[in-house]
Amino acid sequence: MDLKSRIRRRQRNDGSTRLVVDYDAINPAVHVEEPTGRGPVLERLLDYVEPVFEGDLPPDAYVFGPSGSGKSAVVTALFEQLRRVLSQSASIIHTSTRVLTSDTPTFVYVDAREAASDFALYHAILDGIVEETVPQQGIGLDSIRSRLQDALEPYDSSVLVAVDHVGEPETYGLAEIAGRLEPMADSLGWTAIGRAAPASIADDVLPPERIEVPSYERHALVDIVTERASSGLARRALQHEETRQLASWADGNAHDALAALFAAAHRAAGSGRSRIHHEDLSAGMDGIPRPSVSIGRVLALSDNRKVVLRALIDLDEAARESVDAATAAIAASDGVDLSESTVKRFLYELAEAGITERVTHPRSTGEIGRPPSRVEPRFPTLVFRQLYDLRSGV
DNA sequence: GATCCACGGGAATACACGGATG
DNA sequence: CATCCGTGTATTCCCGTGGATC
Repeated sequence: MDLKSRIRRRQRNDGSTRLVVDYDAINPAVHVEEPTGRGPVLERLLDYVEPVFEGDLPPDAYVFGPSGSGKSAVVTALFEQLRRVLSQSASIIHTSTRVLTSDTPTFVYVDAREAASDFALYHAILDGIVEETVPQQGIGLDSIRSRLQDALEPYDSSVLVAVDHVGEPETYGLAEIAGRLEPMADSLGWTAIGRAAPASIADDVLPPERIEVPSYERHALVDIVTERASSGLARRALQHEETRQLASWADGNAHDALAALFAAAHRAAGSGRSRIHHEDLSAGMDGIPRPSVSIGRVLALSDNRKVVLRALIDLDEAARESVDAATAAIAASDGVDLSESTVKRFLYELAEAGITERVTHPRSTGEIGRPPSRVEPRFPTLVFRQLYDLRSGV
């Protein structure tokens, strides 16, 4: 455990034996500075970025691997470190009109979930390059694009952009990213990160370099869970046997493992226990749909969509029996200030994106018209509820 | 005044089914 | 028997409006 976590643990521990010391430490959407068990992948990525140490850009690349395999963990850690290490060798002043010469590229990490329009994408990149703040509204797409181009103009300085979570239902795919970044400048290179295997992607949009991030081995997952539990939970909160069981259940998916751990810990804490019992773990695992939409995707949704989801998961069975009923109940909930038609549109959109699922009712004889459908969450609801409530201070 | 984008609302379309039609 | 039609819902699609920001 690093010093920061130790201090945090002491700081938050007010003397009582709190089971959950730091929710962030067991939050599947939060990544640690030093990823566990991804040595070979890190080496592979370092080989790939090697040219930057000579001041050149590597070729564009596509990093891919299944859900929960640590793609985001490893790329965020790598870009963060590169940015930190390489920027101190040349203290440069970036402005949109002038970039003082530097030997090494600038590194920018962009989450496609937060860059879902052309404007937002260019904005995110520009914001990562220049010192000054970039307006988010009031200026047109053309003007933000040309400002970015200006910033990239001096070809002696270059930028490597990581675009994470490419190809999700609500984010740009590889082709769209390529189409938008390719024409910008020679001094801009990109590394896209996504789930889809290259075989399922058209050849002409695949960048020259492909890097695979395979699923975690079971023992690696055990290490990850152990480490996260040790920095986020009270001592000996999770037995080794339970850890093994969890890792084995998660089947290589670190997101699911941590989500279940989170849910189990929260349940145990709610019952006033000082450690996670077997039944807590079982309940935690049962609460994670498989496959599960990652909690990060849910948390990245717009505020009002989260408001709707937050209300949705508190509805009783009856109210979720149809989109109509759910709409009415949600629109009438405390804290929801949206019209019924907007709530309904959101419910359909969320289902379309796979965040919830619509299950059409079995036909009941005598009923007239098209049968309604039940609304079921496909994400870790307990984790969402807790993180949402923590952040909104409920 | 310009711009982006979330809301809201309504029109168009899809689906399910029983009954009529060819 | 296969198809079409009418009725009633469910779902999708689309676009104008307005808040917030520059």
